Amino acid sequence: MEIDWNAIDRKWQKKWLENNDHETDSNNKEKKFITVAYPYPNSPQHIGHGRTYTITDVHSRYLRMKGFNVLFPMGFHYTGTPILGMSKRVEAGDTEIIDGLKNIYNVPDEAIKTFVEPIKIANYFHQEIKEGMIEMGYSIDWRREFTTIDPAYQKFIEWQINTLKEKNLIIQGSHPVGWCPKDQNPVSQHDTMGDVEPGFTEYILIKFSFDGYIIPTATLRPETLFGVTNLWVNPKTSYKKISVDGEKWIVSAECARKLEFLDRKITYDGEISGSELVGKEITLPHRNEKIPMLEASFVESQTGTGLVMSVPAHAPFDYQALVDFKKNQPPGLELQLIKPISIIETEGYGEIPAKEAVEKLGIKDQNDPKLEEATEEIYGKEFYGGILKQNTEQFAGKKVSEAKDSIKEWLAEKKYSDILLELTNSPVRCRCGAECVVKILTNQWFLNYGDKDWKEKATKCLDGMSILPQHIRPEFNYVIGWLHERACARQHGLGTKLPWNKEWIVESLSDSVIYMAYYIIAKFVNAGVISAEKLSKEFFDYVFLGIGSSDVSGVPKDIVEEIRAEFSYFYPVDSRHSGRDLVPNHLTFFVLNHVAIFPENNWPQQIVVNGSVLMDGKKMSKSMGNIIPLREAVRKYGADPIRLTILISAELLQDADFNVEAIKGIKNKLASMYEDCTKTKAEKFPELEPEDKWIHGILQNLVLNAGKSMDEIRLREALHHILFDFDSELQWYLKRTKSKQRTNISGILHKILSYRVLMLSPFAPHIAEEMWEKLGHSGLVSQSSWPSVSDVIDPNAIQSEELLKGIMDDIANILKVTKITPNKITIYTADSFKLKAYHFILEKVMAGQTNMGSIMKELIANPETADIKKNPDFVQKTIKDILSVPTEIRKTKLATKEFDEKSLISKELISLAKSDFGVDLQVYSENDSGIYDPKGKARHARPFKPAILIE
RNA sequence: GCGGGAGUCGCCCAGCCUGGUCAAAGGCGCAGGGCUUAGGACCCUGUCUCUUAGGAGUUCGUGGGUUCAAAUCCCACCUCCCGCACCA
Repeated sequence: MEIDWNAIDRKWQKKWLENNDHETDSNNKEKKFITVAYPYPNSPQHIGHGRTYTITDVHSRYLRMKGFNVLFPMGFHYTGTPILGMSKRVEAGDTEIIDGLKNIYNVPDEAIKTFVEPIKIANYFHQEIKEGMIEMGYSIDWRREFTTIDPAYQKFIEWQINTLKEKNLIIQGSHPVGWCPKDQNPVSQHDTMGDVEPGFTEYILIKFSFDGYIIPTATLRPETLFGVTNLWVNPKTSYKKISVDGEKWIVSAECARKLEFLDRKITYDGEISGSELVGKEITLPHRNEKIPMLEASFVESQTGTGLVMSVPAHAPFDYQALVDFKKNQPPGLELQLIKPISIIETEGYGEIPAKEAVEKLGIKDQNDPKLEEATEEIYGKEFYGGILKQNTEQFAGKKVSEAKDSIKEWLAEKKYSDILLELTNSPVRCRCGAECVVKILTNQWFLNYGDKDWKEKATKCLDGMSILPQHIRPEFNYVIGWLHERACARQHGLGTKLPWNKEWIVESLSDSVIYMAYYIIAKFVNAGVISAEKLSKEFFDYVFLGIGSSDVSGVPKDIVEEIRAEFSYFYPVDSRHSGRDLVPNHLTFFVLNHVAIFPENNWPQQIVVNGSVLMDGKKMSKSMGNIIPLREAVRKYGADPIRLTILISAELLQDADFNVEAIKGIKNKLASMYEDCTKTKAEKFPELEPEDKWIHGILQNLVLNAGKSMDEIRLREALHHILFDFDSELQWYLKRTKSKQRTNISGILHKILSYRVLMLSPFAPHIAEEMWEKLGHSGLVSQSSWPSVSDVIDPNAIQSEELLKGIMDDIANILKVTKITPNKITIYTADSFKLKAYHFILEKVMAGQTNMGSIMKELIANPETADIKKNPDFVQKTIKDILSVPTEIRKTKLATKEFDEKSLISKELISLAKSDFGVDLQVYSENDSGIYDPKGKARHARPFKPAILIE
């Protein structure tokens, strides 16, 4: 059947709109406040974004059907720098970005022209995204929409940030960042050429003294100071004499420049060439001992300070340089006597690990690239497995991994060392072309996420929350653990200014943490009830925290009370949805900021995290050209098929795979269900036959299982229940009724179908409405109740059908193996003493007793079942039978002692056998007189496993 | 390195917490049949190996262990994925 998906989408979206179906105000019903991370409008939404929002929508729709008053609002996050960067690139005529906008996102030329203004980009994609959300059928209350640069929102953020500052959770300090010296701006991944993240490490500078100067050398292994034998100098480098905060240093020119950005006061006093330094002696910082400076070509002026401290026993570079050096020296000279000093004992290595590594890898000279590998090996092994030797003074006997920090502290305390921050992946170039550096930003504002009390409170909140899926929970705990000060303001981009320092703008991950509360305000602002300038500290304090009174200047008291009431009704947030990439930042900040600002009764209740979407098994990316904008997909396939395809391919946290085949499958499934709806009429129920009772039981189970899955947002599983799991059961039912030539089941089928449509409706809201209408129901399915389980499931009905199915399977099996064409089938049911034995064994098994020998003994001891000894195989097989049956069914079997197999089979199985195998079937109990049993099969009969003879 | 997660019958992916419903669901693919002018869609049957009586054998990353019983619990190992910050 051809279905015009787009027409159906529009039809029902219009109906919902006419009914104001998704507008939610406070009322006397129980509420659920469902939120999802709002989008950043720098591109249209693609299928991947669609997943998070679709899950949230399904969640909201489900809860509505469960009878809750559900609020599902949406806002738009304009704050941030990427839009600014985009705008700059468009202005510069960057073809890469312009082509992308045109070809992937189909943005018209006229619109692109306006993109030189950042706000135009945000506005354009804002509308684009919103349209897409409407077209996807999201049940959003649009009256509460806002952007983060609305004046009223900015008032809200000012209040938030002021409140945090009052609580001393915002502090000032310095912080290293990747920095473009030309733009005078921090750089992050999307500001650099090739999108590289500027990474940096902290080197320890060990300060050696020389002739009134300090010669610092950079190292990542301060503990090796005890094994220093000399310094390495590159004779070809011209070094600078500089003064650093009053101290006189000798370093390379590159190093001097790096120091300038690290908030050090530098003046240049002169130069000294490397060759001049070679051969001179310097003094160790920690004891009065002199070592020489020697020449080495591997020393690079751009790395560290341009001078290297040599630890030949433990650093392969140093070891090899020493070997090279000695080759060029006349024998017998004093310098030939320099010997590596071993200071670390490591299992698997001897006195001089560096030597072993160098020799193992066959390294030829100090310019051999394999030295990197050797260094990595030794560093790793010594760090994790090494123990410091006696010659390391107070640190002797400690593990390297443990001693390192205390050595660092000791060096700093004694002023033997300093710090140098350096890019690890240099050169990093800014998009403007300039080479980036590490800069220490001073006077930076931080949220003090390192605060112990704050962490404790957040952990408490988290412990009380539902986190779905559960196994992501440890990740939240981990993040709270390692979080420390986090910059909360930057100098560029759209956003709200810091109230106390207007040069700074509140950073985008800090102005998006408690905005769910603002949805309450937004409705009143949008309706013109209250305006931005009236939103004072007193107002927010009262509305959100209940502090002060409703006497707020400029706002009528009853309005303030109304807003406060609505806030009190909807808060706390019942569920927050987002993609998993926001776990280590937004979602955790969301918890932290809530516990900082709101009282415990308004702490969030739940977080639901989902994975991303792949296209044909591959990651979506611009370069692959496999990004499908959501709206394009909706036009092509319809909203519901997309919603289902995204949801059905993976459980919450897994990556979902989106592909055309999958959509096709879903479309077909929905189409055939739709067709059924057009054909099935509501009729009166007949008197219920066994299979009717059975299918009702199955339906109850379906509702139960689907509901359980929905409650845990296991949407994939729920969809499977609703769409597929029921099919094989329904098939059996149809087979049964058909073989009995029944014509009175339409009413039952109609009920089943109605239930399935109800449960489908949160997932595929449009087609479900259409199906609902076709089934002849009045009203909207989206406003109906989720089906409830009321009927008691008849255990006898379940058992009967299981038995019939089992026999049919057995017959089919025998026919398959023997390949005979049946003429006549005879069934033999077990004798009553076997049933008694069966129940005895069942009880034993249920009590955990499965030992064959003791069961046997007890059976023989009982005269009622003593006959069992003629047939010892029976016990063995029966135990197996029982174990291969679900615990649920075991219980029902235990509950129903009387079960007349023979009459059931003769009533119900004959017609089935006739229609399936085309033969007549006769039934005997194994002890019947006049039994027809030419092959002696009857004695093999077991309860629920009758013997079969096929001729 | 730290932290989190995963390895299942051609593919995707359930099951594992709470051992026996497990030769292991479902979807896709493939094979046969039905329907159809044909194709598509849809429906049925089959899809580890062996088997002329409903059975048996070998499987759930690898190797051990616990148990009457292990995909499921314990230990060790191998492989893969993700996050580690000033960025939405």
